[in-house]
Amino acid sequence: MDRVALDRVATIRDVAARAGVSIATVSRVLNGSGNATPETMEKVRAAASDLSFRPSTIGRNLKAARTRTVGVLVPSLTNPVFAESVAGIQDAAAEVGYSVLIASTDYDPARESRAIEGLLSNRVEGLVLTVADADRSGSLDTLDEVRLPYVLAYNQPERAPRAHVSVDNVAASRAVVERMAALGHRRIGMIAGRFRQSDRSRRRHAGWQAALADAGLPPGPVVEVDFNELRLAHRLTPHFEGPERPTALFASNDMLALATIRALRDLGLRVPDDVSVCGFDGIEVGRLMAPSLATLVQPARAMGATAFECLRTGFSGELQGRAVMMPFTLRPGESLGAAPSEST
Amino acid sequence: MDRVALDRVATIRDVAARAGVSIATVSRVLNGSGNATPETMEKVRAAASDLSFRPSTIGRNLKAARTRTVGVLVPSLTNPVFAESVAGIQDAAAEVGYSVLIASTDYDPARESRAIEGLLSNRVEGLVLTVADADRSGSLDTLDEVRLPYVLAYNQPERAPRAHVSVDNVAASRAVVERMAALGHRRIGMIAGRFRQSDRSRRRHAGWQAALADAGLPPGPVVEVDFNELRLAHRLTPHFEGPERPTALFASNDMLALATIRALRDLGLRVPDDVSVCGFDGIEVGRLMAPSLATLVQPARAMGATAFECLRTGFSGELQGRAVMMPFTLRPGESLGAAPSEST
DNA sequence: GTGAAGAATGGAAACGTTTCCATCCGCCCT
DNA sequence: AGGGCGGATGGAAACGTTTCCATTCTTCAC
Repeated sequence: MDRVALDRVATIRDVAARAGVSIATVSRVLNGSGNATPETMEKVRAAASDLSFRPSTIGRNLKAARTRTVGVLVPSLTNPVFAESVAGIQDAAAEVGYSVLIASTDYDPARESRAIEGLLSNRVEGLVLTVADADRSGSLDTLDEVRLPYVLAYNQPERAPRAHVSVDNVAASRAVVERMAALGHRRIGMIAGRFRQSDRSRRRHAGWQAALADAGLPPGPVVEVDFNELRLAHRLTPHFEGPERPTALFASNDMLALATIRALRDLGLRVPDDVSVCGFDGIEVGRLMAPSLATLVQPARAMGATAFECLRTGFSGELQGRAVMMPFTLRPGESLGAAPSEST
Repeated sequence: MDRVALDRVATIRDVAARAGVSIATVSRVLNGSGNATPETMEKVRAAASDLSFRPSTIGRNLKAARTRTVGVLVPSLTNPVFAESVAGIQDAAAEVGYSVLIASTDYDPARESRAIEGLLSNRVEGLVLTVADADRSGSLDTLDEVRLPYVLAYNQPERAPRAHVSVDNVAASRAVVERMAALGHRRIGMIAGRFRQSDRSRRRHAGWQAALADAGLPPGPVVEVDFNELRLAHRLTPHFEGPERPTALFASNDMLALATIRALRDLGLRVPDDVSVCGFDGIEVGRLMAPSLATLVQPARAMGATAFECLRTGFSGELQGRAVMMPFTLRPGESLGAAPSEST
């Protein structure tokens, strides 16, 4: 019977006492560094197991002056595209024994900087993050100041030479518009997140514009909406009154695409018979709904994993300005069909 | 010009040196504990700001022997219902200055226990977690052993008296079936996660069964599927061949419901004209798709927040066996309509 | 003028690890 | 048989905080 029923977590000192050795020996045995007699190893392991000893990450990190932890900052975990990339980061991190500290901002700058402060205090060794606008972000400036390595995910800065992993948003958007044009659409509109607040939205808009110009088509209506605005009917109505209404809409992300389809149906328009819709992101639920969502697929999970990998390998080298372009694919879907015949 | 361009993170000692005071004073000033001359405070604050000093959480936690951190364990971040509850936990935690450490298991027991070990090593003060089966879970046994407080979310243990926050799954399922019966459905099937692996699935199945019995209806077909199985057509085919095919299907969660609708369409059946479908969870995308998804809504975000609150307030008291039942609502949707007339 | 009280501040210990260095011991080689 | 070598182990310092305790100094009452 154990006389000592100490009701606190066992420390290395407790293990050492029980095994009758020094803490140095315990540390060595448990970490497999240094040599030890088989009997010693046995004693130590038995003691550790008896006390269900779990080395404190805190003590370890303090001594080691490194945490083997990276921070992740995303606008929202409830947007599947971010959840997916976080999962990719976690996978890649776990593989090499790294932990992940996750923070979300809900698109709120105040929460963003608080989150960054928190991650910094936790001494993360680097960050993978997605910000609203990579060209003007106080958080990124902070990171530059303290020289903490970071890799942007999804963001594609236009001016600042910041390391990022993304798709070529302009080329990707062009692919969407070209596909629409090939299907006979001539009046192609865009539903986009606020340009002021999103470099992605700007890039995707640029691609849309360029593709239309190349195809000799006039730019259709552009509707800018806020992140959390999911009731879009009243925003679309004005553009669907005349005979010149668009036959296809390109949404700058999938959540927006879903909201758009919903709104079109509320307006009594059929998708894709009256209006086609294509999204951007490639979230999984898009495949499950009816009509299934046509979308430009970014490899979210792989992007997360790649971003982490860049961060890790770049820890020693120079991360500045490096960019990785991920491949994208256009996933066909029932929401994107041929232009209505009466309009050709 | 600063002569000292030390390229490492500033410590309290650096601040003390620069301000010309002791580290004790720095600590007191920055934490607002104890008294200090206005000039001293000014000097300290200036030095801290000059060096962009951020107190190390690691050092702080080690000394304080508490981390103000809770762990969260979910099967998957990419399932919106979990993402949503995690968001709720984060919100509630942030409000009282707690941090959140997130781990996901991907339904893999090995990953689960590794994740728990990790959280334990990080000295979380408690856990909010969702496991496959709360009645037989090695991870939970571990937590009981080390006496670390935890609250289950979504799980509703049948035997073990474990603290949990959930809806009354049986009553909720009954509500779904009763609604279906009221709409004239007589042959009501169920698509469920593996009973072996999920207490939720079992409870929901029990509610389905009980409601059918009460309504004097024969149990329709039950299809058990794996978590990540999203192609269901071949699983449904056998049950839709005879004239006795079900007119309504109750899916034990929303992802399953989406997959079911998809599969039905692949089989050439219309939803809801030929077959109605109702899910369970209340994920947001359900509202956006067409047909919109009828579903039993759990207040995911509030559940997360509540679970955290229980954990926090229970830290001192006794958590054992406490349960909080959250209110549920039945969200109507286009996927659930009246039974086809020819079948009445 | 003396003493006490209290404010301001500093010294030092402690938290749980890892790791450098020193010590001790047994063994092999000559 | 003696010297040296190397393996096993322990002591102690260090990481960055907070906080207890002690010290100094100011101020005020007698």
